[in-house]
Amino acid sequence: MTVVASHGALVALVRERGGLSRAQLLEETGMSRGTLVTRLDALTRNGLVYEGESLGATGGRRARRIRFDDRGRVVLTVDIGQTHVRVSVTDLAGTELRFAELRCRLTDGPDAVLGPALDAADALLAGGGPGERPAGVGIGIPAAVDPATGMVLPVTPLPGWAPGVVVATVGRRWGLPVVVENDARAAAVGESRSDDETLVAVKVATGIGCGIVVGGDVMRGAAGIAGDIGHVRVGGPAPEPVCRCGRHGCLAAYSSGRALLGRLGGDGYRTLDDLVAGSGRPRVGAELAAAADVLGAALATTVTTVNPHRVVLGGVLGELPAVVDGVRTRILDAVSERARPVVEASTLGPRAIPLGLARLVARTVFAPEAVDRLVAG
Amino acid sequence: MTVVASHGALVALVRERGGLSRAQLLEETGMSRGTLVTRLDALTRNGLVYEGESLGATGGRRARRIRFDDRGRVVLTVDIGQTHVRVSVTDLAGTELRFAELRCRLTDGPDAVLGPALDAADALLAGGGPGERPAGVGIGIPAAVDPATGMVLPVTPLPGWAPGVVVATVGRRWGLPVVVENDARAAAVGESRSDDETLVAVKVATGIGCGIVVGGDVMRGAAGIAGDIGHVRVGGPAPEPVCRCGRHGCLAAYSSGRALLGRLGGDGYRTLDDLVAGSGRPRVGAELAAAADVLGAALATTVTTVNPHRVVLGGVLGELPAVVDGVRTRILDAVSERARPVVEASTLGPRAIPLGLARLVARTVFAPEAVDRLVAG
DNA sequence: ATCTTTTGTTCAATCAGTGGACGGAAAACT
DNA sequence: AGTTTTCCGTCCACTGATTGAACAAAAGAT
Repeated sequence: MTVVASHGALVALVRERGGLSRAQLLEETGMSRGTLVTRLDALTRNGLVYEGESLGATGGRRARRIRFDDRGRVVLTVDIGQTHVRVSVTDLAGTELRFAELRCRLTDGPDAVLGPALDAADALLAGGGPGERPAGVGIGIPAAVDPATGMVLPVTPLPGWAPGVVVATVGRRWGLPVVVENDARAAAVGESRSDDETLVAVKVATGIGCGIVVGGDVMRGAAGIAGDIGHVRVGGPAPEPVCRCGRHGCLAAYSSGRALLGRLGGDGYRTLDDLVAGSGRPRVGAELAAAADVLGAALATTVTTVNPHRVVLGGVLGELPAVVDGVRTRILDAVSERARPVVEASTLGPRAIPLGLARLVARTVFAPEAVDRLVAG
Repeated sequence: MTVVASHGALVALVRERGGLSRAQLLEETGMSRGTLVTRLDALTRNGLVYEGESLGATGGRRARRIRFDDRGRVVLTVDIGQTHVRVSVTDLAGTELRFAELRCRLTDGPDAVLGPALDAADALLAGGGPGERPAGVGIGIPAAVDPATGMVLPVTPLPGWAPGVVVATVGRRWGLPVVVENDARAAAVGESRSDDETLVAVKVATGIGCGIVVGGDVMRGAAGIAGDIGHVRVGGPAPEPVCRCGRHGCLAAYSSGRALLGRLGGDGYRTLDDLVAGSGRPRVGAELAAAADVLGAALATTVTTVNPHRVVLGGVLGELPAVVDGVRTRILDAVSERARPVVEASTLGPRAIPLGLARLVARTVFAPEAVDRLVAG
């Protein structure tokens, strides 16, 4: 018998089980009929549950399913990258409904990025039918994010992005709940398949990002940079390359797309897409293999440390079979038998971030305490 | 205003704040006087709180402090090692009151180890005054432990230790709550100084153990072996040594006490104490420095992955200044500036395990839900 | 001796929830 | 078509926890 002490807990039960009849709810929670009716009434008035379809025949009157009311519920997600912003409207499960992309540079500051992005978001929201009810906004941003306040911390390479400016700007716009999260972590949440899964999600593109999910929650660490493995010094082949961060021998200096382009630039490879297109050539293939090997060696220690069920590789380069195979081989070789995770390419690609953001927003907005506040106030 | 919805929450408040007057509790919780009196009455009857000393003068009747009743409360801790068992009676804060140690081999099986250990524990408990009230038993064991059931999983090198045998045997003996935890993890909990601290605790003795604490909780991972870094293959100096686990190049094959003894055995070093005593000699010093360097390189990735506030080094070898300095140097060199942790030797030494076990027991026994059950039943 | 503050007690009122009982609704069964 | 079965909403008396407020006692300050 599940303990259901409040409206919020009842919503959680209905959400988890995907809808139960009133009779089943009575059975399951042990509460009295009157209480259940009162509560369902309050939840229905607040648009949180509704009476769905009839259930199968059992010899008498058919039971009707009580469902979590996700009809028309959408989440607005804003995926801020280094050179572009992707704005989506998704349903509560994170499936993209409508989509827009703009090009702009993160380094131009919050006004230059957020202004056009939020205008595009407004247009996207206006494109929805009249029954659409936005539940909240999720923002992914390549910077350290303070868990408590949702503020963007002043990170080294982000001048102009003052702490809290994102929440303030976005919160003012629609008056909706706002969740801000680091992009790699949002992607990791998106890749995770259950709250019991321990997951390491690595993105290899221009740079190297990584998010770790334990028990449904993202790891943050003392300074909010848990998982940022791009700048560990690794024992890669000599000579140690100089990294963009000013230090030597960083993982990113061996294995990031930027590093690969630096080494292959003489051969006319200018963009990551060039690398992907040329990944069959011996020269590029060899560099990719070397990059995967160094990355795998570093990830082996990460894997031993957090003992994940899965390691998911994303990003244009991370998803290449050659990279996935190289990383997998290295990890499985270096890690003790019992610690071996599944190592695989992301099947979500860029959809991982909006999916993760939608989950984070839904988790916040429909958390038991939030539901209790909504029903009470 | 703290939300205090139950007896358990009230106890938690009193515990956290270290004792408040009734007037302060009324102010703090907002509950009515009658309710507070009723609840304190029930808690006093159950021996959970008591009326302590008078507080400072404020011009009228002096307030009296309501304190969590830890008078006479003790925890029995059993620290099972490879070659010995340490049994302690501690107070709730984990300070050792009485102590006994026996020599026995873990590999001789549960009967040979637990029988004498529990007899010794009985003697220790009998040595306490009549007012002593044991709250629970904490067991530390060098094996993987299932978080949910507290059972010892069938680990490779522990024949005879069937799952659940520890909980069953100990539970039968005194009818007290039993908590079982991996020894390295118990030590990590003992070393942690606050629930907000993210901590990596490494023990270097015969083998290499490691526990990671995030937000007061121990990391477990998919197979329950998060932090077990002894058997990652690391890029140490060639040729790769063969490890006891049958693989090549494991961290333990480079940096464990067993590995060092293997390399220095020809020079007459037989025990870890011999190594400690000879750590000033050039030959031993060089081996220790090399071991620390390899360990530090591996820990650098661990540190970057979990981003801890502190790395604590324990164990007879881990606490040596030469090792601490070597590991610190390597970590600080390899890790990005913002990720740098404090790296220091354990000041608790072997007391970390009983301290951590006592905390785990106290946390379980005096958890709000447990208190509610106690008061209700 | 008087004032101030803390603490204990009592009591009516409130409120959420319980446990039935009853009856209507809707479908299955005969 | 009528009967049976199951589901669902409503009503109601009752319980138990909690509140709010008033009053009194306790204990030290002034």
